[in-house]
Amino acid sequence: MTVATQRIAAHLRSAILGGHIAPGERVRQEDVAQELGASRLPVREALQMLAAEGMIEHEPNKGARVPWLSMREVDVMYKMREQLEPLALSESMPFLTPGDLLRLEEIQDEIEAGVEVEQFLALDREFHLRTYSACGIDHLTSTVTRLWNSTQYYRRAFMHISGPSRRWVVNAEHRLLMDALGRRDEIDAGRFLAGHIRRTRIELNRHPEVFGED
Amino acid sequence: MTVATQRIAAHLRSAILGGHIAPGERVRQEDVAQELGASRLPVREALQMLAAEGMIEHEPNKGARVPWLSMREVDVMYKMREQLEPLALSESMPFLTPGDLLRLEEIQDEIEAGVEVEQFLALDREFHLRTYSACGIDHLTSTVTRLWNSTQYYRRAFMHISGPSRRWVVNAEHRLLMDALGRRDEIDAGRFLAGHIRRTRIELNRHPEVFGED
DNA sequence: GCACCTCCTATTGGATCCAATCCAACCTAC
DNA sequence: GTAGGTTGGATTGGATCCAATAGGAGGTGC
Repeated sequence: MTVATQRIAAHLRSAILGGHIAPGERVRQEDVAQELGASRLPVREALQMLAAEGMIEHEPNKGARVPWLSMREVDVMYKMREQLEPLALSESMPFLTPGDLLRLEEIQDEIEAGVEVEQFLALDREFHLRTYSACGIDHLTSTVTRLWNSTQYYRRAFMHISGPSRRWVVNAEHRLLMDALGRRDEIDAGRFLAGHIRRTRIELNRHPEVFGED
Repeated sequence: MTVATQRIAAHLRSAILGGHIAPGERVRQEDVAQELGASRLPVREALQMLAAEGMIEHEPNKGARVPWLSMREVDVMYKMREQLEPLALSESMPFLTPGDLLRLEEIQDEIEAGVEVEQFLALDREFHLRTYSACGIDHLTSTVTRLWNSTQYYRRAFMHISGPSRRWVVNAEHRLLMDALGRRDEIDAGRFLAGHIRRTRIELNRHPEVFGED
């Protein structure tokens, strides 16, 4: 199965991450199959994968749709990130190469050059996930990636309503983190990262309108 | 898809958890289909789900097999549990009913009555997962469940080689945890739980033979 | 006019069939 | 005797077909 299935799953993932499929929206097998020039079978398998990843939910005989998340759900998912990402970072840090750090620098430079929301989301995501990727533990990186994937929609909504000061804070925190990484200071890096996530979570809680809960 | 697929996925999960399919062992679609009286199609979808859960791995054109985990992988997965389960407990605690606590008591009584390894594994698993189930956050409970599922084989091997003193320690720690839960003492409960997991992890690291790494 | 029931269509779920790939055994050439 | 190529069986991957279910449109009775 895998070759076509993986391709389709990747396509659907990026369509959801890119906001082309919004929460609540239904995903019909036939549509996806035609769009990608495949039969419904590998589409069904891809949907099964995404369901296991939490990116879509599947009701018997009613099909697949992107799930809505409540504010509490997202809040707890940020708490999970706050617990897991410092661990991922400390497991990854010993294996980060100077080349990796250089790449982080490039990404951050690009962010600070001033980009639109959509590209900011992609770059911010790449920045963080890249710092974890060297850890080599699949269960860990995939769990963290899942948390990023499932909350992307709400992160986007948040970026759209928050002003430029939000960006400045993020940039400063990224620089602090990179500095600690360069010094190989595991303690500082973990502290900055946890604080970065925690502050974002608290900020999010001030905006229930992101979740349609005002 | 869902009705048959879920049934088959559940069957495969319990077969792996029960040790009837060991790491490295191949899972052929046809065999499973015949055993459960279904066609290969829902089996393929179930395998796709389990692959996304990390319980099997899938190589294109070569089929599915239960993956081996290295000692480091399991070590990091225990570190993940150490971070996540106290969170799950604190999110769940406000919603735990007296009936839930009573059920925990029953499970622990049964464990202490003296059970075989296989039943101990099942009861221990139910004990802990039940303390989290009230939190109502799917992403959290399913992540924790995944970590338990994927490490079950190694937990079994460990229980087989460790003596009865190991059981006494676990029992004492469970009682401490239950006591804290009864007092609604979130701090103590989290502390006991984290320590429980951490000590188990350290103990595991003393037995590389569990992973075929001596 | 409103509620309920029936039928019809759109969509998903499952089975069978055929093609592509892999792996191992065997055969040939040197 | 060994290395390398070749062929055949086993298994997975993909497409098409048919069955089952959901949900809405339309009709009928009161």
